[in-house]
Amino acid sequence: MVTTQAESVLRGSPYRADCPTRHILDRVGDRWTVLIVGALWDGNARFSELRRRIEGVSQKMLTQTLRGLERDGLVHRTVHPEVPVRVEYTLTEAGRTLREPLRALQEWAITHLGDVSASQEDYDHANRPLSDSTDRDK
Amino acid sequence: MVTTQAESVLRGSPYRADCPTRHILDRVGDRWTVLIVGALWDGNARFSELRRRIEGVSQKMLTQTLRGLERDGLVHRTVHPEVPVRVEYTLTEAGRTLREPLRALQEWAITHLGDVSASQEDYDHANRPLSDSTDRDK
DNA sequence: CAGCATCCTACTTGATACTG
DNA sequence: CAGTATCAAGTAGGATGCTG
Repeated sequence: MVTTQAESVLRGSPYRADCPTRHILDRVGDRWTVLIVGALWDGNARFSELRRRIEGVSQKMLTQTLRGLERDGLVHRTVHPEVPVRVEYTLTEAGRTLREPLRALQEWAITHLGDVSASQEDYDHANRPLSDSTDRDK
Repeated sequence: MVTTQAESVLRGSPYRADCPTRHILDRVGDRWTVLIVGALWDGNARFSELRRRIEGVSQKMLTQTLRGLERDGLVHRTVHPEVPVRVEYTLTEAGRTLREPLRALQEWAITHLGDVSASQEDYDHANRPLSDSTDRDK
């Protein structure tokens, strides 16, 4: 704990277990975070709207992730006290700045999807799983 | 399973549960992946070297993540059959292209760390956890 | 509608022991 | 040194039922 935190924050510090950037990466790395930011890309959306847009997200995870994003100041939550409650979510200023790096990442993913899949097949083919000695293709 | 995969790969598809970009995001979002790529930033490293650089990673997780990265074609593994075996890891061409988006992300994290922490404190202060009515600061 | 609380499973991770 | 194998434990996440 004698490490120079101030300096360590600026460079390769995430290797230190206590580095706070890890928390950020955890949040960003979260599957739903990325998708939610994407779903709020161009404007606001209500809860049920997000739920519909993001296929496969459970109500629990959506709520949970949104709360986390709100806590981190990346998403703003507005409650309209109407008869059936209406809640709208928007990206905050900070949240909008996150779109860029995430977009870059997604773009990378799309670009390299093919290569990765191909590599995986090669790998799986080379390192035969647990099949018996007969060389049958799966 | 009647969805048009080909098309869905090209745009906002990650919202579809079956979209393969999710797998990529899972990999990228992985805590250790980011750190390993960072550790291999400028050159190669041996197993034990990585283990030392990346504080907090268990031998199992390191192996596992490296295997995953190798399978995805992002990291290359070279075994030197010397007396005490020596294994070196390097980023592949594809792996190197990943550095940029990851660097952007890390930069974002560093830049916004303060804001996020501040926001978290505000949030936690506003939404008092489960303390009793007395307003004692924890 | 939007969300909270509870239960319960399944995957992830760590610790430990052993090997080429 | 660089792993593999195994087991125990923690946690994320889904399903369900209830509420302002």
